Amino acid sequence: MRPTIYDVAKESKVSIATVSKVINNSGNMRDSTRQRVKDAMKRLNYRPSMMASALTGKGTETLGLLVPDISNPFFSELARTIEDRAHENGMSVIICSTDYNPEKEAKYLDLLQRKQVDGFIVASTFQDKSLLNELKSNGVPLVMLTHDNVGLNAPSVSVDDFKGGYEATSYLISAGHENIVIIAEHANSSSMRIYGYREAHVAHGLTCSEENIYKTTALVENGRKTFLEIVNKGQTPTAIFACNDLIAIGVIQGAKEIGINVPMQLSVIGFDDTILATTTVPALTTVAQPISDMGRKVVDIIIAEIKGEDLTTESVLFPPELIVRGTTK
Amino acid sequence: MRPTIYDVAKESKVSIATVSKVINNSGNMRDSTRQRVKDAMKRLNYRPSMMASALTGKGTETLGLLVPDISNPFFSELARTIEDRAHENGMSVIICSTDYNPEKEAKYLDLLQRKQVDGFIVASTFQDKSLLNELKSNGVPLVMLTHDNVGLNAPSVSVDDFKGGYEATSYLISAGHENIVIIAEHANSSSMRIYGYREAHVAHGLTCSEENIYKTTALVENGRKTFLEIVNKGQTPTAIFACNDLIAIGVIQGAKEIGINVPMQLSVIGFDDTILATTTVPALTTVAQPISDMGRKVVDIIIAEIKGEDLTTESVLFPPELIVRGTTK
DNA sequence: ATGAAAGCGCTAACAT
DNA sequence: ATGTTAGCGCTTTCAT
Repeated sequence: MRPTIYDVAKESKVSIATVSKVINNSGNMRDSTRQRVKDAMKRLNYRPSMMASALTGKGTETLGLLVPDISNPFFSELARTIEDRAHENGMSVIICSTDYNPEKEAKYLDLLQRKQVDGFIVASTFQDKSLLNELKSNGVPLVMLTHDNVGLNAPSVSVDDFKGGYEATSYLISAGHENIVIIAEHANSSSMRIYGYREAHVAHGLTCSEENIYKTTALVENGRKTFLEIVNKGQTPTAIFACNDLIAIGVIQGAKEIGINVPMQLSVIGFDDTILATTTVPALTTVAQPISDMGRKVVDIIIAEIKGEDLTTESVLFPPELIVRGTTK
Repeated sequence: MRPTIYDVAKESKVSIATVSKVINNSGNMRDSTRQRVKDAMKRLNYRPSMMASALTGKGTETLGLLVPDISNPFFSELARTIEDRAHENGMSVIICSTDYNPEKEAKYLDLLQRKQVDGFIVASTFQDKSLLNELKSNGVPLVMLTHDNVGLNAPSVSVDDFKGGYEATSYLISAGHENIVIIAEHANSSSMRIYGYREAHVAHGLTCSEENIYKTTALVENGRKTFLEIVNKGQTPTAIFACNDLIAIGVIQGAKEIGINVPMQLSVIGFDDTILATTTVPALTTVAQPISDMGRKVVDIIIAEIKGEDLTTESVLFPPELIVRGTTK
C-alpha cells in the first residue's frame, strides 16, 4: 500500500494534524519538528493524495479543456500553451475532443463535473448553450475560448475575427482582386470573419455577392473539395480567403491538381497561422492568431475566477495579424 | 452546494446504501425503489463525486499520458486516438508535455501519481528509467509508447523502427542513391532507425560512413539548420532520410533556400506520416506509423493491466509503411 | 507547539 | 429488500 498521512505521522512521531501542516506549509511548529516530518515523508516516499484533499473542500487542481479536436494543430498548439500556463499555476488539464458533436459536448461536460474540475475552458462552439449556463449557475468557473457569447454570460477570450476577416479581404482587394471567394466554417467565429469580409468590400466600394460565400468544416479534404466545386460551377475567383489554414491548404492542393498556379493565378489566404502555414511551399499567407497570448490569458482568467478574484464578465479580443507569405500576389 | 448522496437518499426516502446501489447499478431492490431513486437524482441534478468514490478504492478512471510535446502533430494525433479509446472504456486522460526535460518528466510523474491516475502511458523517452521502475514496483500500471525498454520491465507498443529505417534506406538505394545522409533525433527510437539505415547499406553492399549520420531534435528549424550545415561542410548527399516529418520539412525548406530542387537534385524521406506530410508541395515521401492502431493498442493494454487481466510484459511492434509521394526520385 | 476529533461524499461489508 | 456503519486519506477547528 502506498503510505498515508498516518504512516508519516507514526514514522515521525507526531499527529496527522502536524503532518498535514507540513504538507501545506502552514501552522506553527518547531523547525526541528517540521524537518523531522519532512525526513519521514522522504524516507517513506510519501505523496499526499489529492483525492483525499479534494474531498475536504480543496479543489482538484484540474482544469477541463473542451476543444473540437486536439489533433487539429490550432487546438493542439493552443492546448500546449494552456497546459504550460496551467502548470505554472499548479493545475493540470484534462482535454476532451468534442468533434462539434452535441452529445459529446454534453457527455464531457457532465463527466468533468463529476471529476470536479475546478473550472472549464471551452474552445468549442457549443450547440447547447443552456448546458453552459447551467454550469455557471452551479457556480462552476467557465471561460470561453471563442467569442460566441450570444445568450451566454461568461468571460471569453478570442481573436478579433471581424478584424481578421476585414484585413485579409482588404489586403486582397488592395492587391487588385475583385472576385474573392470566402470559404468559411460552420462555426460562429466564421460569421464574424464573413462580416469582416463584407465590410472590406463595402469600404472599398465593391459589392460582394452571396454566391461567393461557401461553408464547410475544417478539414484539408473539405477545402480541396469545396475549391473543386467552385471551379466546376464555373466561378473563377482570383483569390480565396479560407477561414482556417486547413481549408486553405486543401484549396492549394485542389488548385495544383487542376493545374492552377498559386499564387500566379490564384491567391490564397488562410487563418490561424498554425505550423501548417509554414510547411507548405510556398508558405501560406495567413491571418495569425496570437495563440500563446490567448492561451495564457484564458488560463489567467479562469484561475482568477477559481480564486474568486474576478467576477466580471470580461471579454478579451486579441488583434489578428496578417502574415504575408508566398500564396498571395 | 451540489447535492450529495445524502440529499438523494432523503429525497427518495431510502438510505445512502440504496442510493449507492443504484449509482453503481448493483445490489437487489424493488424496481419501484430503483426508479424512485433515479427520479430523485434527476430532480436534484445529482452527479456522484468521483473524488469520493476514488477515495474508497475505486479508481480515478483517469489515465496519465506523458508526451514530449502535445503541439507536435505526431503526438497530438496519437493523443487523439488515445483519448477516444480511453473514453470508450470510461476513462479520461490528462496529458503532460515533458519537452524531453528530465525535471518535467519527474515532476509530472509525481504529480499524476498524487492525482492517483489509474495508469500511465509514456510516449516520452525517459532519461531517468529508475523513476519508471519505481512506478512499476509501486504497482502502478505503465505502458511505454516507444520501444525503449532497456532496463525497464514494462509492456510497450511501438512501430518497428529498425524496419522503418531499413525500408526507407533500401528504397533510396534501390533508386540509385549512394550518398545518403540520415538526420536522426537524440531519441532512442532513432538509434533503431539508424541501425536499419546501416543494415540497408550492408544488404546492398554499400558502406555507410559515420559522417553521414547527424542528430538533432524534432523541430522544423533544426532540420533546416542541419541541412544547411551539411551543405556548408561540402557534403553533397543526393538523398536525406530524416527521422521525422518535422525535420524532413526543415530540410526541404533549407534546400529551397539555397536553390536545390527537391526531388530532382535531392530526395527526402520523412518518418511518421503526420498531417504535415500531406501538406507540403510536393507531398512528403515518408515512413508511416500506424498511429491509430498504436493508440488503440496502447489503451487496450493499459486497461487490461488496470483490470489486472494482463500481467505479461508484452512488447508490440507495428509494421511501418513506406509511403512514396513527391519528394523522392 | 502539538494533538483529538469531526467531517468531506462515497463504498462495501454486515445486519435486519 | 433495505439500512447501519466503518472506513478511505485528508483538512480544519478547537483543545491542551
